[in-house]
Amino acid sequence: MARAATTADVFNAVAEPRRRQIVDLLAAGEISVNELVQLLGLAQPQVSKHLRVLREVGVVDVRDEGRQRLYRLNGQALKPIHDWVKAYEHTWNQRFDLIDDVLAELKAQEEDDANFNGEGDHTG
Amino acid sequence: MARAATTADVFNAVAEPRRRQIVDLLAAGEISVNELVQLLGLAQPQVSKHLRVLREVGVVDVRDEGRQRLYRLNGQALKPIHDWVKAYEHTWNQRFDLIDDVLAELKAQEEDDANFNGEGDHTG
DNA sequence: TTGACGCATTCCCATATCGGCATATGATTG
DNA sequence: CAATCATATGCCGATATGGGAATGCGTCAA
Repeated sequence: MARAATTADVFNAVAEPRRRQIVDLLAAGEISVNELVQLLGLAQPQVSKHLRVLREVGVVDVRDEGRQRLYRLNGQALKPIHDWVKAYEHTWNQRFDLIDDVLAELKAQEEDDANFNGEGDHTG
Repeated sequence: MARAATTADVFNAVAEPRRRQIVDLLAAGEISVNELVQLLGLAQPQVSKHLRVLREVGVVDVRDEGRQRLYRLNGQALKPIHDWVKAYEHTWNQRFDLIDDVLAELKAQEEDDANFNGEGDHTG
């Protein structure tokens, strides 16, 4: 068996840098193929091919406008990627450590409250 | 030119479902190759190959323990993926719509201020 | 030392890629 | 209708893939 098709899922579709670039460009709004060709500096057929891949996985939608085709981003299709990496965000994001601290402090306060309703510890 | 190597970057490395599965399994802690073979139900050589790819892009680290090799996750290597998709989180997360509203409101206020400050030209 | 174990590497093969190029399709204009 | 513009598709070649099977190699046990 060979490598999975680029259209197999969003992960494969977006593994290609050019396609991520297209997504980034479409973030600004609807763009025609020709405009993308200009912006990317690629040949028109390659752009159309990349767009086809993105279409097949639902990352972009098309709309016919005369003889142009306006592509637009459908960010929702990227959600599976975000859902997956989000689980590993804590490994580089210090904020999660702070959340841990806050939670620990809250828990300690609860225990204090349970024992004695007195002065609150506010040290860091 | 063919498709970019799986070791070209994290995006390509993680496009393979098996490798994401390995990452998910390693989230629990260090695991030996044999354990991964059991958990994945794959042949040992394929697992070693997948691990090699993940190693080359820095997603996993290895440690020798006798005749075993213990793999561990290095979540930081996944950050580029998160950084990229994060920009599109607002398309499915309602919370960001609220932020959008606030930003739009702020922008409207700024424009009001600009007009008030004496921008003579009035387009529209 | 011999053998068994744990893992990595190598070879083979069917497959799908991406880019270049030519061409087909569809809409607009003359 | 013919010509042109905007886009999509088809074919080509070079390349790397992922799984299967065999093998290499270091480590531990007898």
